[in-house]
Amino acid sequence: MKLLPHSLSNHNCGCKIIILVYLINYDLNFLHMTLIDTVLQFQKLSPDSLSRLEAIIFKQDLPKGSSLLRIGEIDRYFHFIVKGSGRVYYLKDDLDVTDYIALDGQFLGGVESLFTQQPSHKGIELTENSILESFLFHDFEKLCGEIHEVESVGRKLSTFAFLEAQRRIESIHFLSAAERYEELCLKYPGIANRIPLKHLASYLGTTPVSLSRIRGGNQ
Amino acid sequence: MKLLPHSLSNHNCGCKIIILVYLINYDLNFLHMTLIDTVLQFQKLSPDSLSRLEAIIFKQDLPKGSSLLRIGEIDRYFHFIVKGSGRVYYLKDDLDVTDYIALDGQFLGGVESLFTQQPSHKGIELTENSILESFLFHDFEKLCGEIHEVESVGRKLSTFAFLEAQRRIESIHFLSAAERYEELCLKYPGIANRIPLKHLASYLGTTPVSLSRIRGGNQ
DNA sequence: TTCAAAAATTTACATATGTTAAGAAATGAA
DNA sequence: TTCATTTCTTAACATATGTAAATTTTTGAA
Repeated sequence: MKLLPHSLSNHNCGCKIIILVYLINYDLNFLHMTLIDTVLQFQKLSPDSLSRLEAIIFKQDLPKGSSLLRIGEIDRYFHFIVKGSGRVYYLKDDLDVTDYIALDGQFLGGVESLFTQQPSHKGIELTENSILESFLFHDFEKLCGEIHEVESVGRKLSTFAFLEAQRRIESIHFLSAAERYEELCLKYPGIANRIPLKHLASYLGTTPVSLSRIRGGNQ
Repeated sequence: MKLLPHSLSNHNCGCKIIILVYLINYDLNFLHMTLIDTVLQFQKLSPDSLSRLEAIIFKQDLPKGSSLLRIGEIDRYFHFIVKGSGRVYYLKDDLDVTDYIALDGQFLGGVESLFTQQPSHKGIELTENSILESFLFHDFEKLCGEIHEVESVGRKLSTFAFLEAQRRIESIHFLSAAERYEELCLKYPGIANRIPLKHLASYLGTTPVSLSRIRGGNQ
């Protein structure tokens, strides 16, 4: 089985490579999607709806390790990652389990808690320094009630999220850990260099030891 | 590990038991939820919205084994099971894999195909004689566009479906096959007597042999 | 009721994945 | 840079689950 490279560690011309990576990052700063960009991919919105939506969004620039939600709290904010990454985790028998990983261009929230307004048994933390666009979910729901086309976008986003969850069920269900890792690397190029292996392993439903074996090409 | 009974096969007073089961079924005919009942649990609707919604729903009484969607077709109908059961399946290396099982009171549809209007790589069949309430998804989307509170119900249903999918991910992800079987039996009492083991096994992400071991209490 | 076909169970065996532990590599703070 | 801490890898071993095949049970049509 052929797997994608997951490390730049075996370079022997470090200087050139570092410069190259810097230039790539620099360009990407201007290519990043915003929350509004993403919403507009689902549906066109009137200028009024757009400005009402923009009014509830605020930008955050937070360092790696920041907590967006602590276990036991009720989640009130929904986040969009403009740049960076985060993960949803919980404790199973005192073991840190990664439930979800979100990268640039994806939404991040404690959806069970957010939608039900019950205390969350999950926590959220940033896994890189990140730029977020966040909003109070309550503000969004209020807008949904006031503006039909916002409600419509909301329905489409929920439907899309549901389909994504369905695909993940299929993936967990019927692919081997190795195939899931390969799929993940294809879907999110570079993820293996950004998210610690232990979190990836947990997300993929396997152990660090197994994922390390998979990376090594054994098996 | 204690598991729920899954068979009435070891009775030795068949006649009385058969009569009892008959009476239970008789009563349940009046207790079954309808699609409208279910929708109203999510949100109150005006009489006008209700009648517009009722107008697109039609009832079907179909025998076990009926196909609701064939692999390769584009799904156009969404179904609600008033009484009975069905499953979504697909072929992986010529092997029949059960992707989803729906019982009384649940929705059933080829959601990927329905939402994207692409040919379905999954099929749907009834696993029992069933009473369905069905509608053209296009009719529902049209109503969503015309009536804000229907769109609102649509968003809530999608959100609920997403949360259910999330829960299933957790279940597949972090429970053993035995724990998943126990959970399934608790959530849907009687399911083990209604759906063939091979479909349950596939749904739970395991094999008939393993599930049989689990039922037997070995392991 | 009878009987053939399908489904479920059991057994034996193979294998992937988990567990534990030790060592190597990478990371981040001083 | 140095050094302690964390993370990753590797190895040895245990175990759950899959595969294949034979047997029993159930199902459903005649």
